[in-house]
Formats: sequence, structure tokens, C-alpha cells
Amino acid sequence: MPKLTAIRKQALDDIMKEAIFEATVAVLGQHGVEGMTMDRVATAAGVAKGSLYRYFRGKRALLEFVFAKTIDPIFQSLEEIAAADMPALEKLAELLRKLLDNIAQHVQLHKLLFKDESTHGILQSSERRTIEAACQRIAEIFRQGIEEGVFRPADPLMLAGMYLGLCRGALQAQPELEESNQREDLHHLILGTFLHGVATEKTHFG
Amino acid sequence: MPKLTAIRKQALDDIMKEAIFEATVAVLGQHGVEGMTMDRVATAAGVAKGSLYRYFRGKRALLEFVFAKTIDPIFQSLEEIAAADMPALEKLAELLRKLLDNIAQHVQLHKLLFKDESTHGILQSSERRTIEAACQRIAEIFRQGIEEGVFRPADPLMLAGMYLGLCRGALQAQPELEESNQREDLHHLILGTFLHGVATEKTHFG
Amino acid sequence: MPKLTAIRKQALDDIMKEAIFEATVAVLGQHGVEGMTMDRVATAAGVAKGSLYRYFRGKRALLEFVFAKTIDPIFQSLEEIAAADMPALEKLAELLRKLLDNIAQHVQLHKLLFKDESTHGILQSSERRTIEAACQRIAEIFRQGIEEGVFRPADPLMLAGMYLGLCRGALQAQPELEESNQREDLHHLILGTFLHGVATEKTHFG
Amino acid sequence: MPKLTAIRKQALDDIMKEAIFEATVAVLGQHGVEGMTMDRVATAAGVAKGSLYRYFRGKRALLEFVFAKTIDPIFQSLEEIAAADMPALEKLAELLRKLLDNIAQHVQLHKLLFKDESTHGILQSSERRTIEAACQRIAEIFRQGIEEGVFRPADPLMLAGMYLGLCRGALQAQPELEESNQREDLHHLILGTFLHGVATEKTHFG
DNA sequence: AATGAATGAGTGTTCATTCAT
DNA sequence: GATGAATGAACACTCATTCAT
Repeated sequence: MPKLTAIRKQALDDIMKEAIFEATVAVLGQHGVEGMTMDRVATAAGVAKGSLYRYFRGKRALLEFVFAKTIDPIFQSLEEIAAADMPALEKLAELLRKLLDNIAQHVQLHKLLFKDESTHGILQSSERRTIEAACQRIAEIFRQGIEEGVFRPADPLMLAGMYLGLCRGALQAQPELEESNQREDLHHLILGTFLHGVATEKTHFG
Repeated sequence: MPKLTAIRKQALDDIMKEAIFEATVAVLGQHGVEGMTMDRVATAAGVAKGSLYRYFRGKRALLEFVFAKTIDPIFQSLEEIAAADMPALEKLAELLRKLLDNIAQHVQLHKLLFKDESTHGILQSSERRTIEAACQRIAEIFRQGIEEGVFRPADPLMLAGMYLGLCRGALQAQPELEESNQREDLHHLILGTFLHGVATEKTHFG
Repeated sequence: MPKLTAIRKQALDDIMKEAIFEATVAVLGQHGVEGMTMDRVATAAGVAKGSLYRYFRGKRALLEFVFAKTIDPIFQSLEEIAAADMPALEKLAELLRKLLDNIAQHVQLHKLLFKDESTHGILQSSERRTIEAACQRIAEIFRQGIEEGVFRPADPLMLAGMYLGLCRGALQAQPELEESNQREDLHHLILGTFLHGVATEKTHFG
Repeated sequence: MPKLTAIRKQALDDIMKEAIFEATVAVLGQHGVEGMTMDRVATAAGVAKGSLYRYFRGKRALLEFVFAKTIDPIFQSLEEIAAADMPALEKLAELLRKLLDNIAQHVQLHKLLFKDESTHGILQSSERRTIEAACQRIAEIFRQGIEEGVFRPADPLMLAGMYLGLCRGALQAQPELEESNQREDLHHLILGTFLHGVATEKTHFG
């Protein structure tokens, strides 16, 4: 029985964590990162403020959890895709698809995390680490692509940065992503732009 | 002689403002916007907290000063370039050149402002306005380019976002910008990538 | 049982409020309105400064609470008496009686509020309004009395001011008010003086 | 020559003190006691802030000087009148006349000092002392009057308090005092009220 | 002797964190 | 284990006072 109890407890803990997570997202959406106080989270979650500290070591840990829970699936996809046995081009396309799908699920939250980027320094360390790791992975994809001859040779890390930046730039315009074909359009636009540029045959430059 | 005295006073004031400005930049670099307290700025500047208020009306005014001193020149260039009688392509190139030159002057600070992007509410009014206005101006350039037939047709605002994002992505890799030919290389890379994409003739996609 | 708990909580809250109230009165008595800082109140109440804000929204709210708790009953009595169907003379007498009774209950505090009178701006809104409204009400009583022919005709507002001033002057001598007959004596002295003056038949003046 | 220089210096000092005094009064009138900062006084006086400290030991000393300069003449008159060889009734009348004359000269200032009474605790000690001393002197007059048989017997100190309070109450209505006959009217009203009361022969009370 | 820049203690207020119940 | 009252270290900002020039 002790095992069962332990499992149940773990389950209850997870349910609480999830509830607090959702409350935090709600508070973040309503008051922004600056206005996210433990008081508000507790109220939104319907628990006592002190209880938050049973599930999270502190505000920072709570925010990191929110960040991880939102970002991790993307990062995980990235790891899988990067490690897969695919042409670089497909990897890039697949990655973008996963990204758009994930964002479509957490629109509200992404607006915050991606617009306010660093979440006010509180997440600097954990977020920066994740972003940089992601860049490294994507750089590998570009390195692969250059070797395959499908990408023009250039510093892969720089390419990764530019690719991610372009994606974020496109997302900051807050396009509609709810319907699958809307995501497909954006996917096409982003990838097309990064692959073939915006120039026409009329363009004479560089 | 009173004039000379007045001039000297003005000069001393400017020196103090500059010193506080630099201290603020240092604090921002070390602690982020969130961690920038008047106490820390005062300590970094080697003055008493109260003295800060002789030179700046408050924290907000200080941050706005920092922002203005670094960002405004770029925005001004943008306005001029956007209004000029030039092909869209040249406008884009010229704008990027100005941007790189300006950043080269304030490397440390730009790392912060471009990473922390929104400076979180304190600057919302002045900064948000500037960033959005910049997007609009750049969108106009793309609109012009599409009409000229040198850019493939697409939502100009989205293009502007993607372009800015790509620039920021490239800059986040923190490339060396001190020497003019380093900037020229980056200029070429960014513009080349955005205009012609990264694909080669071998690429088959989209 | 939840009800009982809630009642107990409410009671504890009230006890805290009362404790802070008393601490505030003590600080006011010792340092005056100017010298009443939240720090001193917290120290006097034996709680942390932050705790004050659980019971009062701010300094202003705390002062208003103190003011309300002491002055409002008097003002309420005044309103009732002024509106009652009584001869003006009885109204005046009844009002004074209520005033003395109330002061007897809050001697310490009244010393302060009646001496420092205006509580200097912090209470301007609530207090100034009350004092002036009180003068108006009392003036009405005098107007009534003049119409009844029991008071010599004069500017009622001026009479009200003089009456209140005379009361305050008498109270500033800090007479003993604890016992009911002491209050009766003072009542008799004040009213007798204001009604019939201090002159004797020997007096030749005006 | 040293003597002459010393005298001149003394004169200059006095002129400065006077200028600062007037500036202080102006600031008090415009911003109230709460808003009276050394900065504002210095600006109003047209001198550097630091110079104020050559003439006054600090803010407190400055305020005490203002208070003394306004109140002292009245107190001096009181001393003279109290010591004079006159019937108590005349003393009371004469004192009131001096009081009204003095107030007419410093209307603006008296509004402050008499309405805000204690000048926010800063003057508590010096002001309280003066007021209490005045009460003592006036009580002597009443004692004399009771002995002369022109005042009904009562605690002289209490009578003095009531008399002063009634005067202040009348003055708080902010009557016009500029013209001599206006002052005469008020003199008559106050003294008449305190001597003979407000009751008519119709009054039946006490 | 006059100046006004520099100071720093002090103000009201917030909020992450702790801990007795 | 849950609670929420208590805490106290920050925070931005003010202003009487000092002191180098």
C-alpha cells in the first residue's frame, strides 16, 4: 500500500502543479510578467500563497517551470529532428511546422514569452541557455545542409540566428495561427523567404 | 566671466550626465532592466543616490535618456532614408549600413536593448512607439519595392518584421563590428540572405 | 465550524486593527502628525512595517480610521441633534453634552486632534469637510435660536465659530472629565459663559 | 572703522534675515507648512540654499523666527497691558484691539499659524510655550477682574482659555479686517459676546 | 561670504518568503 | 499538508544639511 499511496501523492502533486501552472499563465496573460505576484497566482489557483512553495521552490522556479513546459516540447522536437536521418531542408521545414503548431496551442503565453523575450531577467539564465542550445542544434542542420550543397556556404551559427530571428520577426506580427491552413501559409512564407529571398529577377544588387 | 562660468557648469553637468549614463549602461549590462535600481546606478557612478535626481527626474527619465541616446539616431536615419527619393533596395541597404554603424558605437548597450527588447513597461510609451513606428516605415520601403517589382509580393508589414528579425538574429551572434570591413561583411551576408535566400540551385523545395 | 473560524479571524483582525489604532494614537501623541511615520507606528504596535498594510491600505487610510473612530460619532450626534425637533437652546446643550462624553472616552487622542486641528493635509478631504460641515450645522442651530428669539441676532456662522472656539479653549485647559459630575460642571461653565457672558451687573462696558 | 564695519555687517545681516523672513512667509502662503522646503525659501529669497544657513541654524530656527516675529508683538503688548495699572475690563478690550491690529497686518501669515495652529509639530515647543505663557497672563487679568467684581467668579485659567478660544473661533471665519471700522465691529462682537453672552431675556436656561 | 552640488538618512509602499497554527 | 498572517529587505524618491570651491 505504501507504494500506491506514494503514487497517488505524486499524482496529486502533479495535478496541483498543473493547476498552479495554469493559474500562472492566466496571471501572466492578465497582468504581464511585471504584475505576476505570488499573491495573484495563489488567488488564481485557489490555494493559499504558502502552498505554492510546497510545489515550487520560489517564484523563479515557478516561472522556469512555465517556461520549460511551453518551450520544452519545441526543444524536444528540435533534438529529435536534428538527430533524425533526413535531408537538412526537410529538417528545417519540419522544425518550423512543429514550432507553429506548438505556438498555436499556447498563443497567449507565447506572446508574452516571445515578445518580452527574457521575461525580465528572472529567466535569463535558463532561457538564454535553452535558446543558445537551440541555436547550436539548428546550426548543425545548416552545417549539414551546406555539406549537402543545398545551402550556400556561410557561418552555420549565424545562419541559425538569422533563421530563428526571421521566424520570430514573422511571429511578432501576431498572425492568426488557429487554423491549419493559416499555419501552412505562414510556413510557406517563412521558409520561402529564407530559402529564396525576397528578390525578383529584376533585382540587381550585391 | 559669468558666461564662462555658466559654460563650465553646463559642461560639468554634461560630464555628470554622461557618467551616470555610463554607469546605467554598466548596471543594465550586469543586472538587466529588472535589476537596474537607482541604488546600483548611484554606486556604479560613484555618487550618492540623491545626486542622480539632480540630473534626471527619475528612473524613467534616466532610462529614456539611455534609450534616446542609443536608439534615436537609428530611428532618425530610418525616417530620412524612408522619405528619400531612392530605390527601395538602396534604402534597405543604406538603412542596414546605418544600423550596423550605430551598433558598432554602442555594442555593450545594444546587446541589452536588442535582447531585452521591450525594457518592460518602463519605456513602453517611448520605446514601443519607436519600434512599431520603425516597423511601419520599413514596411513602406517594402511596399515601394514590391511596386518597383524588385521584391516578391507579400504582406509588407510581415516582410518588415522578418527583415528586422533576421537582422536581430544575426546581431545576437555578437559578431565583431569594430572594423569597417567586418561590418561590410555582415552587411553583405544579411542583405544577401534576405534578398536571395540561402538556397542553391540544388535545392528543391516549396 | 468554518463559521466559528471566520468569526475568530474577524475578531483577531479587529484586535490587530485596534492595536495599530492605539499605537498610532500613541505615536501621534508623542511625535505629532508630522512625526507619525509608518515605521514608528509599526514599532509602537510591535509589528513589522509591512504588517500595517494588511490592515490599512496606507498611511492615509490609517489616519482616516483614527479620525473616523474619534470624530465621526460626534459629527453623527451633531447631525441628529441639528435635525431634531427641539429648541435651539436644548440642541446646543445636548450637543455639548455629547461632545464632552465623547472626549472623555478618547482624552489622549482629542488632545491631539483638537490641538493639531487640521492634521495637515493628509486628512484634508475627510477632515476639513467634517469640520466645516460641523460649523454649518451649528450655525443652523444659532439661526434657529435667533429666530426663536433666544439668541441675540448676529452672523450665525460667526457665532458657531465662537462657540466652537470657546469649547476648544475650555478643553485645552485639559480639565478632568472622567467623572460624570466633572463633565456636568464643565458643561455648565461653558454654556453659562456663552449664554450669559462673564460680566456682572457691576460691569460697565460696550 | 572696525566698529562701523561691524555695525554695517549687522545691518546687512538684518536685511538678509528680513528678506528670508519675507520669502518664507511667501512660501508658507503658497505651499503651506508641509510644502515649505529650504529650496523654495532660497529661491523665493533669491539666495543660495546654503546661505540660509548663515542666517538661521536650520529649518526649525527659521520657522521659529517667523513665528516669533509675528507673535512677539502681540505677546509684548500683552505683557505691557497685563502689567499696566488699568481695570481688567479695559485690559481685555485693549488686548483684543492690539490683537486685531496685529492680525490685520499679517493676515496671510496668521491664517497659516492660527489655522494650522501648531505648524506641524516643528514649532510645538516654542509655540506651545508662548501660548501657555499668554494664557497665564490673560488669566491674571481675569483674576484681577474677578477681584474687581466685574467678572463672575470662575477658574481664571479656564476663562482665559475660553476667551482666547472664542477669539480664535471668530478669527477662523476669516472676517475682513483691513479697515479700522471692520476691526471695531469684530472687537465689539467678540467682547460683547464674551461679556454678556448670546442669550436674550427670553432665554430660560441654566 | 556666497554658492549650489553632493549627501544620506528617512519616507511610504510592495512583495517574495517563512512559519506558527 | 494547507493556511495566510507576519516579516523585512527592497524600491523609488525627497529634502534638510554640509562643504569644497
